[in-house]
Amino acid sequence: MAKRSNGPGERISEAEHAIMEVLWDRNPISAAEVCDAVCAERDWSIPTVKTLLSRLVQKQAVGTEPEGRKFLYRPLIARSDYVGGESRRLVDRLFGGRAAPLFAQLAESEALTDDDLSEIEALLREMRK
Amino acid sequence: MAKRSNGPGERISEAEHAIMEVLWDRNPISAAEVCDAVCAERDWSIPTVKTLLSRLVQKQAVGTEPEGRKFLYRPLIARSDYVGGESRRLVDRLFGGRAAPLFAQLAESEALTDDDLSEIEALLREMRK
DNA sequence: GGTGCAGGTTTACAATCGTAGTCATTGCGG
DNA sequence: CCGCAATGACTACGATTGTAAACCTGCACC
Repeated sequence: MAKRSNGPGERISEAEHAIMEVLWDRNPISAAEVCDAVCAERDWSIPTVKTLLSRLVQKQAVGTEPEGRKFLYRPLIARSDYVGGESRRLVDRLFGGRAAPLFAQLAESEALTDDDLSEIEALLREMRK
Repeated sequence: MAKRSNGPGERISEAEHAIMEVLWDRNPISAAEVCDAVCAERDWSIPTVKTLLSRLVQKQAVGTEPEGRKFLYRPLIARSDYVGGESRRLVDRLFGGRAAPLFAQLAESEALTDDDLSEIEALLREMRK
């Protein structure tokens, strides 16, 4: 199984992910609007955004619909799917698939705020019910 | 800031990470021994391992010491540093730096075993003390 | 009705990555 | 003492990524 030929398809790179975030936030939108949202922050030019968008379309992570003579883009994969997949990949790769060590790691590196702790406690209580 | 010129240096790729895991497990060891540990699983040849090792040396993630006429390799960065950095990167990139949503995500995608839950509960109690 | 702009498509190109072959050296076995 | 096997160094090469220019086309405005 060399190639995960599931629907969504191939992996989304980091730059592509930045585009996805914009689309998850608001869609469907045009390439220019995507650029408005990221070009400042990432210091990209329109051509760059267009390239990334076409690659995402190729990877079937983004769909297009014609609007007048241009395209509007919208995500074809849910953010939660992507985020879930990436999280799982990390946990698999670094923690042998166990989430507890990840948690311990975050705790140790002081990446957990008090708010985080409270929220997680709440979630735990919820799940235990 | 094109290049993060911190001590350890540039990023470690996924293939390189597999090598690091071997070295973290046992070190210092020779290239051949590294291959013994990963070549089967990843279906690599010795040249591949040697290439990855030299790249890691270049990146200053691995150090060498001569042993007779060959080299022994040992990691120069701690596994916990690497793992911590990668975890942080993921949390920053996907969850706005907050750990709680990551946790929620793992919970939702059922990546949490009962054991995980218990361990995390224990950790939480520990931290709250 | 020409011309420029908006927007998509194609091409480019350097860096990194995955994977591996070739070359040169050198110490060991015979 | 000499050839061989092990080993590090160098080279290779296609794929992906980041970043962007060049180009084509059609609509809108002068």
